[in-house]
Amino acid sequence: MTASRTQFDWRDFSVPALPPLLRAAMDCFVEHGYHGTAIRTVAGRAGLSVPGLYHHYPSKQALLVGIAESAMADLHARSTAALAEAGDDVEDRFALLVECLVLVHAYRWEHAFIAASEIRSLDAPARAGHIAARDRQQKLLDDVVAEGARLGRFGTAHPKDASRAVTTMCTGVAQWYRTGGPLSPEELAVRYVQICRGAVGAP
Amino acid sequence: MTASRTQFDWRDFSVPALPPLLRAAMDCFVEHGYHGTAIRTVAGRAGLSVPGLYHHYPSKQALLVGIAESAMADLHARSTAALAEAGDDVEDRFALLVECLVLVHAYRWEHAFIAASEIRSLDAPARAGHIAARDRQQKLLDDVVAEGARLGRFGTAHPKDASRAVTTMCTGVAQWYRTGGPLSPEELAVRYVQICRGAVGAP
Amino acid sequence: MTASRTQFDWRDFSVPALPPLLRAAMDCFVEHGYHGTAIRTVAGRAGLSVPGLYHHYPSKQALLVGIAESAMADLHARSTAALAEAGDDVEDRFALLVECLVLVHAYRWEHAFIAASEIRSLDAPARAGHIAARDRQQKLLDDVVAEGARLGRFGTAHPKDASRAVTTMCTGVAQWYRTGGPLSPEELAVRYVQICRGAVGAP
Amino acid sequence: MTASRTQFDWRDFSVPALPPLLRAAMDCFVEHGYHGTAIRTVAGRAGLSVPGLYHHYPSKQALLVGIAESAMADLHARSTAALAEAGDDVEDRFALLVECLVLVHAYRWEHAFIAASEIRSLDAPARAGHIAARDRQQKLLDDVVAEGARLGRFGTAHPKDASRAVTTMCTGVAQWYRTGGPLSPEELAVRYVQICRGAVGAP
DNA sequence: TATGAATGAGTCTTCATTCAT
DNA sequence: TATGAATGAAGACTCATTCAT
Repeated sequence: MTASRTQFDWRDFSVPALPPLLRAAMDCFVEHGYHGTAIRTVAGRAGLSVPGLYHHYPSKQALLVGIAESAMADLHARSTAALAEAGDDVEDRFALLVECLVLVHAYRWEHAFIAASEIRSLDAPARAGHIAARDRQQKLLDDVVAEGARLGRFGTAHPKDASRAVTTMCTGVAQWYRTGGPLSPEELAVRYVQICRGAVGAP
Repeated sequence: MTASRTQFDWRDFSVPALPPLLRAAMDCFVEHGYHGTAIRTVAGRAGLSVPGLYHHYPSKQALLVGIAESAMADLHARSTAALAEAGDDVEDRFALLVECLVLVHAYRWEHAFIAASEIRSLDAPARAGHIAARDRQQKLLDDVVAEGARLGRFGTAHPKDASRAVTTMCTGVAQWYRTGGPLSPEELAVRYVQICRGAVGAP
Repeated sequence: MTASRTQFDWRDFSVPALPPLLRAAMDCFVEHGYHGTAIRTVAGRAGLSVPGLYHHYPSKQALLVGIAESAMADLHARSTAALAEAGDDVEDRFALLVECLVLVHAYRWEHAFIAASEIRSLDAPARAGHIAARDRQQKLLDDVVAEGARLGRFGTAHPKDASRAVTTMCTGVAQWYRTGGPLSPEELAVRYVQICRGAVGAP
Repeated sequence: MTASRTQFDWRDFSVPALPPLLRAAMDCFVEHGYHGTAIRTVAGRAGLSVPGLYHHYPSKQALLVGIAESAMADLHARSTAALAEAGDDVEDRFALLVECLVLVHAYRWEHAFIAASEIRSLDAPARAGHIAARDRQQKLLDDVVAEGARLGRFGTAHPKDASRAVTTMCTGVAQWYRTGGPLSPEELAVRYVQICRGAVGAP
């Protein structure tokens, strides 16, 4: 299993994140929102007829659920892989987790945008699952910051707040970063590690 | 006129931010999104019939524009008032501006939520105006951080990135903070000033 | 009474045909049709508020009825005046009636346009009255042409058809004639008398 | 190709002029006018649901345009076929063209009624096309009458006016002629040829 | 699988009309 | 009289979804 774990590179975004149909749906949702998107538009963008689309997904809601779950699963898988690579040192764990968050939100900003703005459009059970996944994700960073504070490596007096601030800072990347700007996602990640270390009071 | 200027307290959120009809519309938009909200629902929540609503606002879009413009105007007015109170010291200016951002996004989180998630639902001219207002707002913080870096008061090597990180951190408050939690907006602001100072490398 | 009769000049179109409010309504109806016109538009064009309009006329339908009745009454009054002036000679009667029809439909083309295209928008009783008035009007010409045929002055073998053809020819003027063209209504009337004489087989 | 040309009989009105949906729309427009007709009514009369109708025509306007264009195209095709049959003699050309006009406006009076009363309801581009078609149609008769006058076969001093009078006379048939009356369209056409010959001063 | 055709429910918006002031 | 505000009913049109072929 070490093998299979090693083969998953959390810094690699060359693989397509979504099957074409979900990709088409995501693009539409990003552009016009879930309720502002007609299923006909999604079908057209994916090169399918409307009943052809329904052959693959049973409802419009299912498309949104598919996107949201995939986004959270990918983020979580990369985050745990980053932590695994980091080993035990708390500063390393913090740095690689921030790096991972920035990379994901720069490379996959559409996923994050949907996850942030269309949770309300998920029906009740899917929304519950999504929130659980989000909390689980938040806990990864909370634990690192809390340990850093406990060990005296991070100077922050309020590790929980600092952790949340770091999270919103990194997820916020999805709101403004677009590929083609002056900085690559990797360069941006380097700078954000620095900034986030400051936010938690790392030396 | 100095008098009237003095009377505007940027820390005071006791005045209602919106007329009742826009308030009703904003609540609906927050809950279901712009496209997910029926004008009938807005009218009902405002205690009006549908044509009664149209007597006051000519379209659903006008409601959204009204909310977005009011949100940006209020934020900008408070921000400039905070800077005016801060005087010339760059650390004071930074601190008060962050305090202002946090207070606004904690007290008026719905406005910020709409402004962040429904820009795409604004029609072209309104969207252009909104983006201009957002850039103008961002520049207030950019200038402060840039000056702090130039003076050597902030240690950050990348003031522009740090400034943007601080902004997203503060606007991100609107995504998770809700009144009734353990911290008051004012207490949260104190902690965020600390965190943000760290992010820009203030001592 | 001869006096009052003499004072009414059926060739005089300098007097306004309608009070301002009906005039405004007629302009709207001509432009967009009865159902295509909003009462608010009529009120605005007449310089009144909506309830102000309702103070003068109890309904939109009443405006249409007012226009239609006025149009038919004016046409009939002018037609009988023309016949009275013509005296007993059947060719004179024919000529002056055609002249009258052309003048009315050239000067008051809007009235005729409404009368022709919006009868269907009249409610049942008003429509019945309108049709009666139209038949009464048609009979004026029918009688003249029939007499001319009986006397052998008009060569037509089918006086009823010829009469109807002459009527539609003259009322058709309202569909294409507009003031400001190369011919004055009076000049046009001269030519139409010639043409219509040919149609009924006058020498 | 001569064959296919011969096979088009401009005197034959047994073929349905419009597909069922346009037919239903035309009936409604004739009865209540364009703005007075609800799309629901059209759909109901055609035996369709409202979205079913929209599956075939993209808008209410498209129905009107379809009717108007079909009417003008049919009239023009029949008119040119009539002229082709008439050959070179100007009196024959006049007679057959008048016959054609009367037949069309007696058999297809609804089309003509719509074309005359709802031009204003066409949107700008469709209206322009309609007016161009109408002018082209008018020119067919203008040319015949002008040539007759030039050759001295028609005595009229004002061929243009006479031509227009003849046109309105024939199109006017659509306003009053209804099948089931005492005269068949063909009988009426015979009489109108006579009347119209008189109008242009033919012997 | 894929699609043209269909639909019940719902969208935003406008209408003629009324009434308190 | 005049008006700002209000409304029930209806307008054109679109939606997510289904089904026969």
